[in-house]
Amino acid sequence: MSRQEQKQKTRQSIIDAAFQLLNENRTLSAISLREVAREAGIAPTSFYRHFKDMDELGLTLVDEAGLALRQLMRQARRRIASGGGVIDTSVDTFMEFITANSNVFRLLLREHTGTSAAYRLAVSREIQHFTDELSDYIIEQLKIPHDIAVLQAESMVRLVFSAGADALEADAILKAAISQRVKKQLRFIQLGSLAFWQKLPD
Amino acid sequence: MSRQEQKQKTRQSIIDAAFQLLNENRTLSAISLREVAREAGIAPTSFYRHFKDMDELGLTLVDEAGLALRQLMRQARRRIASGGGVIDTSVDTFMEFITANSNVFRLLLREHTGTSAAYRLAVSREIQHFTDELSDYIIEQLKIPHDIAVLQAESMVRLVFSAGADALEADAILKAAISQRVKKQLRFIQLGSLAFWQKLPD
DNA sequence: TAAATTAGCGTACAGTTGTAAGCTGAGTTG
DNA sequence: CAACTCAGCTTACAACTGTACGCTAATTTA
Repeated sequence: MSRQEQKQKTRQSIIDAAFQLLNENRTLSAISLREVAREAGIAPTSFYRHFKDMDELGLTLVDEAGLALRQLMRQARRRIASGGGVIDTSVDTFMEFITANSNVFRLLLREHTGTSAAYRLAVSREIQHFTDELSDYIIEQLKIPHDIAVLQAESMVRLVFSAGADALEADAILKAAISQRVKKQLRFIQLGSLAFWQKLPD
Repeated sequence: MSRQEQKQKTRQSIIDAAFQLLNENRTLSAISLREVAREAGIAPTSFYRHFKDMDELGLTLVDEAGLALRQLMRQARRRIASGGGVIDTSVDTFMEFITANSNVFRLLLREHTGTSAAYRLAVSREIQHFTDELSDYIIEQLKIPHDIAVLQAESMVRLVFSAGADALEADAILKAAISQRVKKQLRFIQLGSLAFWQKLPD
């Protein structure tokens, strides 16, 4: 195995170790360099060959999580294009995501309100992407004026993320109930923004 | 000063110290017993005369925060009763609250998605109170059926808390913008649930 | 007033932390 | 093949952690 390959592999095992530790009830700021090293099977000081800091590792994890989110969006769009209601499909896709990648979503959720301003900003940026894409979609599909669409998209994303937080630790049955509830709530918003627009035509 | 009075006073200064430390960017789980003791001006071991644990202190703080939230609700109701739009008044009151008691709201926000299941549950319970009271109000004032009112209330609270998170670190100008935005979004929901109900009359 | 209670303190200890310093051995390069 | 690079290791240290133990002094109780 080449030197670079080996290094890349170790780096990945550090990242995996960190996600593993996040799986139990921990924050990024609450896991220590030594723990990560232990979990990754390397000496504590070897950590520095890959990351300057725990902070640098943390930002890497947030980036990876953001990547996963964007893949999620792409998947949702694909599914919608091939038939199915927008709201139903989006919520189902989202719920599947947080079930299959619970530690990724947990990371985003925790660090969104977490201790480090840098992490908070990074997560906010990822969520903003999400909102932007949704509002583009709404403008295009529903022909709703830009400013209203933006408000609609933002509130929808907020609701879905908030519901996702509740769903994160729930079993399948509770998750289904949460899905159903949030779908209805999203319809309120859709109906409402439509009514708002029609009452005040531009 | 009586012994009990003195003890109560020290206990309060421990609580104050903890809130003080939360003011900087810390989680409950990230502040140490010794730090709290230092900030409170007592010896580390004296802490145990008042709390079994840092966990016990943490739950106390969450309880205090919940108390403050309930006072907030009462204040909002009073203001609404004495005239003013429900949505405008509620949002304004909420924003004033998180401005004046930013560390209290920060605590709730962080521990809601935080590390400790006990804290998460405690915060969720407080938010549930909030939602329940709002849905009672909606049922009573707007004559909307119970199940729809519950969904409406839940989504409104979620939106307001989520907007509050963004407002927490914002300056006055940004805060005003966030307020205005969330007010419009709440109107979407109100209009939408009304439309939903009228489309499907019971 | 004598005895009992107890809030707060000082000392102590074992465990964990981040990271500095320097070594080794294997892959890379000329 | 010889020189170089560098991922990972071991050792070391000072800082900090939670908490056990026992003392003191002041209030409370009998």
